[in-house]
Amino acid sequence: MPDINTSPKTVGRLSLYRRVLDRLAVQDVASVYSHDFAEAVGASAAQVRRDVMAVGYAGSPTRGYVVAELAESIGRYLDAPKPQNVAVIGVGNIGRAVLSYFTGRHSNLKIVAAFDCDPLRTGRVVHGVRSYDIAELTQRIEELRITVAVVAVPASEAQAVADRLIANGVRGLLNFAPTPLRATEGVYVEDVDITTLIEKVAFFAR
Amino acid sequence: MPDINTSPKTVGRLSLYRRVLDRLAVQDVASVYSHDFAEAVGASAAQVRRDVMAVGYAGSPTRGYVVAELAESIGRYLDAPKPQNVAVIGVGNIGRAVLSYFTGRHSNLKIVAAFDCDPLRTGRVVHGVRSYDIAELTQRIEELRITVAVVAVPASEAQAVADRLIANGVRGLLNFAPTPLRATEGVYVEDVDITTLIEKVAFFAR
DNA sequence: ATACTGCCGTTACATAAATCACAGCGTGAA
DNA sequence: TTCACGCTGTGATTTATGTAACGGCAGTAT
Repeated sequence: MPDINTSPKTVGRLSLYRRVLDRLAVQDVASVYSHDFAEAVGASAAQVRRDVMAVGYAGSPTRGYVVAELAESIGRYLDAPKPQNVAVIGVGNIGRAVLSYFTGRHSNLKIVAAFDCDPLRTGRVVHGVRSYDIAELTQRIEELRITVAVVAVPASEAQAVADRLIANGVRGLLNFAPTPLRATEGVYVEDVDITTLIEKVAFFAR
Repeated sequence: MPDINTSPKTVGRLSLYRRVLDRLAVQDVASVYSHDFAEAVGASAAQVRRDVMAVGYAGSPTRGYVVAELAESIGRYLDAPKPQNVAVIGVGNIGRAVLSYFTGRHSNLKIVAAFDCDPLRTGRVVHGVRSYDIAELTQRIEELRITVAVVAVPASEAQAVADRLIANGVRGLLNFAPTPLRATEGVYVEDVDITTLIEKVAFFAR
């Protein structure tokens, strides 16, 4: 029961909550109050309670949230029933960073392929992920059942790549190219423009 | 006259607008209507007009916005009077990606130093930027007048690094570590958590 | 000269997101 | 057993953010 009514912001926070909960579990913390947990995740207590409400978990007034249970509830809520396969398009600096960041660390999301147009970067295994020539895109997407892609190619090629991905059934895009991507209805796109982010920070830094 | 009342979202869009305008200028486009420009930046026409209002530029009913003039107005609005110096902390995959992404491309923001604790990554020049040992942080920040920093270190060290940066006068942080940063009042922090972003995309991709 | 045609600037409205505030309840102490 | 405490869940409120609507005006054609 994935409520698609849930706002992207809430989903993002829940993802963070889960990781913080995992860290607490390692530290043998059995339960936390919304107040303390809010501190740990950098949000307000009310915000935490509201987000937790979305996943349908209920804490107790005396113990707060049971760490293991809440983590498990968030997982049931966020994760698809079957693991989702992810591709990284573009094995430049950012692509490699994503690969190294993510590989083997996640139970329900697996980066199963990387693609590039440069022969020097294909046919190899980068951070544990096989890298294919972009020409094989259509074939591999189907074969590997890829539904999510990380776009890390130059701006000039980003939209063309995105169009191909979408045409082949990819439903979610995380875009690092410095240009916003157009997508058809039903495809979720998250643009992460590093230049814009630095400029924003610089603006408010003065 | 930098209106700090401006919302971060507007500032982010203005940064994007400027880059798209520069692209249009290269293509010898003299002027654009809000409608067409909105299409190019992936926003609504009303949104564009509203954002442009914030920078104090006025278009004409007949020509729309004059590309060169609007770009210049946005620059005057976004850019500090003197160029701002930026440091990258952590020369791993993400740090290097930021360095290669940004170097030499921006007129008003200059990455003037990189830092790492690994001797193999320091004392060298990476993508045109000199890399120092983290021990030199305090000294170099003052010497190079650094006011903005990109944090690209492991989560376990991110907060400690941020505290040092802030203590030395850095006022804006772009954080790629998978943990939210706490900062004192007056310091602007933008968290970019790649894991969270991929999970969010994956969630809405199903 | 004058009426007409878009498009911009701006105000008013709608939606989304975060915060506040309080009722309800389980527990521990008296 | 009863009371008081403190935390959660949730409706109400406030605040941010985006969208719609409309007056006004520069230019053009008649």
